Amino acid sequence: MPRRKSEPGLEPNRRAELLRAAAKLFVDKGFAATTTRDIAEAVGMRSGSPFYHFRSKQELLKAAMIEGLDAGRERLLAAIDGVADPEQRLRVLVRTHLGTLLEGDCRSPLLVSETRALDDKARGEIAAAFDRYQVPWQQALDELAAAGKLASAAPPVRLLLFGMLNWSSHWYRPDGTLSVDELAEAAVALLLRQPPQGTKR
Amino acid sequence: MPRRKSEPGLEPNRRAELLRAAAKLFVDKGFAATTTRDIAEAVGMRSGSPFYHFRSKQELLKAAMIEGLDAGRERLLAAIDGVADPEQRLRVLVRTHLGTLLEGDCRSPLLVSETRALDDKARGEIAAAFDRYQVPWQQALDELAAAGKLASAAPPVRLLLFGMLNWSSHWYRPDGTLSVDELAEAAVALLLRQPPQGTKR
DNA sequence: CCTACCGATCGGTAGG
DNA sequence: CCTACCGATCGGTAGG
Repeated sequence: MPRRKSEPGLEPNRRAELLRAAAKLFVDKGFAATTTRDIAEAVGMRSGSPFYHFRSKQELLKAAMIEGLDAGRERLLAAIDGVADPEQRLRVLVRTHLGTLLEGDCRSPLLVSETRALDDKARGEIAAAFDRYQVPWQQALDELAAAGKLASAAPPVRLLLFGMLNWSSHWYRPDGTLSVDELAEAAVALLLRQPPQGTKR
Repeated sequence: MPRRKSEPGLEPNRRAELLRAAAKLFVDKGFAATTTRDIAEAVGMRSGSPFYHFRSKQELLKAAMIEGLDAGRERLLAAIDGVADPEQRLRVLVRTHLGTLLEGDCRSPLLVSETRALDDKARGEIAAAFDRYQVPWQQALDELAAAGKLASAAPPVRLLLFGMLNWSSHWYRPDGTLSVDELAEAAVALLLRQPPQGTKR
């Protein structure tokens, strides 16, 4: 529980701190159940101060989602850089995505359901960020289909895949017997027609 | 917008009406963003009256979840009654589940994420209802694995399957080009090793 | 970014 | 199940 004072707006990462704290609280408690006071307290501010950085609680959610998604996208792109084999690339995408979801601080993809609190304009901007996030996925799926390793690469396949992965946040327990690596492998094995070499080694 | 008066507690389905309205609102707006006044208004009561039927807003959520899950389970059991072939049975389970999720009034499985608002005891009771719901699924998966139509029937497979299905509520649009039947078929095709005859007919 | 504050809303209750 | 209501909380703002 940090509790420091600082000069007006001269610390450029207080905004980022607010976003990180907000994202975490929104994921854990939900948007409506999180108060702006919770967020302020998490970064050692007074109740009114978040509104110096963001116009409204909704703005905070919107920014947390978009910047979180774009950060996740950077992580994806860095991870698949130079990975030519589409099967291996998919594996890396899945593992990286699960890392963001289950191990990260800032599990933004999980906030989709909270966008119902936003207006159409904000929802549109978030949808655009999601589209950006999905590009490398669709590309890998298309290549896999072209190589005959996937029966179809139609959009529902990508969405069903995201469903498998994202829903795991509801049941996955880090202290259980299933590692994130194994979970990633299980998801990939379900997707690909012929079970990859690493299924059960 | 119903608006009737009635005698104290003598209409036995007012409780059920409250539950149905609550479930719908909780799914659409989330637990925290739904007020007990919203729920009261949806069934034509005054703001204080839901508390004649339920001790608290949390009780309402708990009851809506458990009774909704058990109703969904009845629907599942009725649908697979007499279906001996496990592949066909899985198909029926998937289609029925998607019906509950995407076409029903009372899409209780979607409320999992809202259980964070409840205490451990209530969460335990809901987890038990979920376990009951999953029994016929695990049974079908086991039979499919035994018949060699599924690489594995370990628990993650069932959970990944539920993920595919449940997450669809975030993106599926009834007015789009994809019918619920097609979505069900796509999910089953992803799961089973050899694409079933009906993939693209 | 803090202090001090407002107006609105909300879950819940007493008493009938 | 309604009326009338309370105490607490919350998003947001003025003014510095």
